[in-house]
Amino acid sequence: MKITEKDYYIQEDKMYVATDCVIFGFDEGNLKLLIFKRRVKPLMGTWSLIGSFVRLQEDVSEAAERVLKEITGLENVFMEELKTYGTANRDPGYRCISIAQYALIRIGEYDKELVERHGAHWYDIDDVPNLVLEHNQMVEDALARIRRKARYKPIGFELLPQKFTIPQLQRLYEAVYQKKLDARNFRKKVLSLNVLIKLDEKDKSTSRRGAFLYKFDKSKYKKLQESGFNFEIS
Amino acid sequence: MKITEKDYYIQEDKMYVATDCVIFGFDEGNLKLLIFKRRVKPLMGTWSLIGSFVRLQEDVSEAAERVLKEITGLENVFMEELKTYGTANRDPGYRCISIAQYALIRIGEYDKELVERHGAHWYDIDDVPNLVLEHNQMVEDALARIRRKARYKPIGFELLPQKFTIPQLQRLYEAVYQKKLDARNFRKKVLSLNVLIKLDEKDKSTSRRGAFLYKFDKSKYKKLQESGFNFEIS
DNA sequence: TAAATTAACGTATCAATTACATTTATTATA
DNA sequence: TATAATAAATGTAATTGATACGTTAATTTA
Repeated sequence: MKITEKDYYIQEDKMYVATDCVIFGFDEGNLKLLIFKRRVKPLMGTWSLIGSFVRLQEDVSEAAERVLKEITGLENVFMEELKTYGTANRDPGYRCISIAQYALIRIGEYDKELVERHGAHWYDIDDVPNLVLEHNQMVEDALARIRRKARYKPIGFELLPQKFTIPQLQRLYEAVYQKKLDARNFRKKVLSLNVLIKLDEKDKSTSRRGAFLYKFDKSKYKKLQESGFNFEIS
Repeated sequence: MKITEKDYYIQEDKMYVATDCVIFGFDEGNLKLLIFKRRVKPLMGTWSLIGSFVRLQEDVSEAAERVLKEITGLENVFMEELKTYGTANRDPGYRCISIAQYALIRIGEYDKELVERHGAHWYDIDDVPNLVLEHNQMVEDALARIRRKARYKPIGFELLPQKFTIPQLQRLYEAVYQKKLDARNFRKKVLSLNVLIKLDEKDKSTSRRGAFLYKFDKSKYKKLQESGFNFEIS
């Protein structure tokens, strides 16, 4: 028998463990967040990060992957633990801690039909409505995390399509850091990392001239990740 | 009535939440770890990080602070969440996730009598015995974390006594990074951060000449933390 | 007063970051 | 078919920060 959220019946003397996922996408120069309506009482129907209780027989990370797949159809996306929200009184009615995760997904690849069916929506990161419990704080914390992380890991690659242009990558970094970057220095820095492969194709959607598409070299990228490089940009 | 660990009786259909703390100290040039003997079944008596179940009515962070105080007598020490260890089968017999923390303490300040009474011991970080469950992994992960963190936060200050010398601080960084550093460049870099206050006292325990003691400027330090500086050392 | 010991200091070289302006490829339209 | 419009692509000089390296200074003990 498949267990669904509705099968949980809340006992006051139990500790519940949930996971909530801050799902980031990037589209048209803007960083976006996917949210849906809370499926459990109390506060059912309020805007909420995409989350679920962790079942007794599954790993915490599996719970996060399960719910991400359920809502977006996506598997094997970049997802990492953010931190635990564990104050005693955070969820009214029963004791529940939440282990927040954040995911970076390619916004072109999710299952639109599924997302719609679950009433989930993408919001510009600057227009996120009030969320249930401390979920807005989770979003803040996740943003701070990716800002820091972008300094030593090339986060861009999880959020962009497989083929992308350097100006596109720059706009992503500009969205993350909320500031304009110098195109010449940005290009120089990115290329100096030596993880991009220039393709013989151009993307002409944003200019007459067109910008060359790049993909990135997964094996070099992995090595770079392990060695912990420095990608500070001003 | 005070609840103790013994009062928990384990039910198979419950989710348990524990917290385990990787407690680092620094003494005589060596990074050290505090561990004790596990107090719950199964595997009671095995070497273990210092931890406890999280009680229904307390925050996760409070549980960590409670157990740290119980064993060392210390309060208000630097403690931060490491990450959650949440696989379904990690603890034999029942479902329990653990939210690991790490703490940096001044090794001169803990309550020796208390530590002894609880059968806790300091081990050199290179001589840590086999620990219960995946606790050795937690130690590895915590070490990796402080190594990374030391690049943008001056972790030294949590581990050294209030008054310390620059060579002492250097030995701490050498212990964390497991490599020799250049004394001139280290001093230059540390002083350039502008968070040290030179005192009119010397520590003569390690040389005839004696080294000047420093304390550090808490308000400048705080500002520095917020701005997220760069403290890479080669 | 000589010997021993660690602390303290400065500089020149190299590498990385920053600031900044022009030309190029292409398409649409006059 | 020539021209206008647009974003992409490129280079260099100046500045800043990181690295490598050897000598002198302060103090205690013998």
